[in-house]
Amino acid sequence: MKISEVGKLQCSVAKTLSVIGDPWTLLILRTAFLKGRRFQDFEQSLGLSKAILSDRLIALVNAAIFRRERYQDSPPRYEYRLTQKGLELYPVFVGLAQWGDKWGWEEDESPPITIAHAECGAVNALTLTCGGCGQPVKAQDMEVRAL
Amino acid sequence: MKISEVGKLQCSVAKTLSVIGDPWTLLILRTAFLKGRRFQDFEQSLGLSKAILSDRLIALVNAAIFRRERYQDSPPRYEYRLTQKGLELYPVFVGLAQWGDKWGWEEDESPPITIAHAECGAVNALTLTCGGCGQPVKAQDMEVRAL
DNA sequence: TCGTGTGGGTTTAGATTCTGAACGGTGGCC
DNA sequence: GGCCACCGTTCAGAATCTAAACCCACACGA
Repeated sequence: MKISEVGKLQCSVAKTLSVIGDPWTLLILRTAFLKGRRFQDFEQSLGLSKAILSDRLIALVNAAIFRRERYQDSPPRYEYRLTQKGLELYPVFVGLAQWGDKWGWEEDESPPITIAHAECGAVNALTLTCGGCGQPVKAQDMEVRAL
Repeated sequence: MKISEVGKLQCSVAKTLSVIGDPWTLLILRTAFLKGRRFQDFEQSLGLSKAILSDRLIALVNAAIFRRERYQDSPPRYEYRLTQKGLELYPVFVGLAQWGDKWGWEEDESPPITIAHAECGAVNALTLTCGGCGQPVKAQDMEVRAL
């Protein structure tokens, strides 16, 4: 099977990855969650080639994860903004960021991102919890009931 | 910049993706969280080529996300099990699965995975919450304080 | 009016990676 | 001895990625 065909698998994770599984796509979304909106924002923060960036932005717009919005008329210029569908990828972004915070850095480095809850001010305090009982959850606490 | 060099970016998300950002790697982890452990489990559930699978498993063992463990002596056979470091990718897996549940399926299909909390039995009820105030959190509620 | 800069791309060719199919190797079982 | 299971490796052709060059519309300044 080719990587471009994983969407055919009967699996929600595979469905998601068939849309945003490409590494550059994931990094573009990272920049979007960090408030990047314009072609140049993505290009500069990631250092990827324009051809790839262009290609991925089009794909993300087609997937309705980004909305292409005009921000100036002459010359016409557009920016790429997350739609509701795109914003709902936030937990994935948080998951990637937190794991990187913990495991991605050498001894002498320190992670640069801080994410604060606007409402209460808590910093880097996001956890995955069970909506049933309110307890924080780890992989070992969960049972999977289908493949 | 090449995709293989994204680990150099000063960003936790990029650090994570430099280790597990490849789409097949992410799918291999999916199978691992769904209790897949052996070469064949991964090969059959994903349909990827043996060459890629072999390559990615080695990389994941080198990254200490999998541990290669002997489960039979003759002939010697090994299985790949998530380490603590690997298990802590669970929130990423949940994020991908939940987004796919919501956005990945056509009208006439229905998502197959159910994840239950062993302790209280709640099904597919995982949410990202703020450890400070205990409220569920969306992208719009959060402020980023560095790039 | 000309030269320069900005933002957002497209094109191209060479390097890299993926893919599927074939092959290998150890050992069990009949 | 012959066949199968499991876990890989090797290879050549196909598909992608990458960097650099180019393009275009418009603004601005001299």
